[in-house]
Amino acid sequence: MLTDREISELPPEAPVLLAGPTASGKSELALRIAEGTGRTIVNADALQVYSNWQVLTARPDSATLQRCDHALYGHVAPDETYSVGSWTREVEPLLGGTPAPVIVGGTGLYFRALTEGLADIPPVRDDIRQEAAARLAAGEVDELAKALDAETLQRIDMSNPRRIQRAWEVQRATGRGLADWHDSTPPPLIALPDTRPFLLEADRDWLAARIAQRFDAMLAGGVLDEVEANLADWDPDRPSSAAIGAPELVAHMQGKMTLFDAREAAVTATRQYAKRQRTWFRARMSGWVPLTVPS
RNA sequence: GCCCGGGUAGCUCAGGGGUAGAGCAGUGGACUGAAAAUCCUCGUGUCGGUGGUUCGAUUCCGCCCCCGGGCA
Repeated sequence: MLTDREISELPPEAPVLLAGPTASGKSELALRIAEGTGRTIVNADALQVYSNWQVLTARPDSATLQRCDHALYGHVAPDETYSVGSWTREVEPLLGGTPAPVIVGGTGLYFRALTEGLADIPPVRDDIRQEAAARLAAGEVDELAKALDAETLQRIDMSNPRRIQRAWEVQRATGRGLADWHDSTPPPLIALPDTRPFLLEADRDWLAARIAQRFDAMLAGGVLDEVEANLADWDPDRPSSAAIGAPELVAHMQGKMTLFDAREAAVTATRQYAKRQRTWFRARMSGWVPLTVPS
């Protein structure tokens, strides 16, 4: 773990990157760094951007927001579609200036886009996505695949419908293959060597226990009220509804699941998410400075 | 105490004279615009214990233990 001295010695002009699995203590560390150095905390978590979830996504509460500057938290409406592209465009103006921000989150894809670049593909219109989804639901996978170029076909995982859909959407919307777009990816907003990248590495069992404790704390902290407030216009298909625990607690509120089972399912889903995060970090963030927790 | 049902993978359970298999959990992995998403891979465990029948028992029989339910 970082000492106060190490924190004060971080070069002010270098953004601090802080990644790690869910519930590993990223936010607390980010707060320590920001409070000691006057940096702004910038969110790199795909779900903490949504305005309708604060307790459920463990987004900083109003008391915490008073302690230092925060950006990209809870600023997106629940029915809006957010993406790596949106995030990348929003962080760019926050990178300049001294002291540089501390960017914290668990979404590996966002960090990758930041430090390795993101293809400059224009947003796909909603009706195209809906057409793709409809055709996929109708079982027309092969039809969609036929519209793709050979190089793209070779690169995407053909057993993953989401990937096929994305490739098809890009082809359809831009008339250009996904592989081709990827090949002309512009340079990243910032290169890893120009940052101070830290990766929290949590003991598996320790983290599992923390995940369960955190969910219980959420229950005690009013998640059910938060879920209830979302019940009236609940739509499982929108991105904000993918927050772990949301479908489970909604099912409970609708009388389709006991609270015990909902808790169990949410905690399990969180553990599985943490595992996916570890896989990503292991494979792609070997150049980051590891911080072992608990220390 | 008697009568039924059951004790098989971490959990729920299927199977059946030639040492066993699914779902879930878990593991490893992939992933450039839904990423808290999406997708792929991996299944040996004294088949409750102990005697017996048998070439061979987890599977059949006896006894014992444990868990349900019923009758006293």
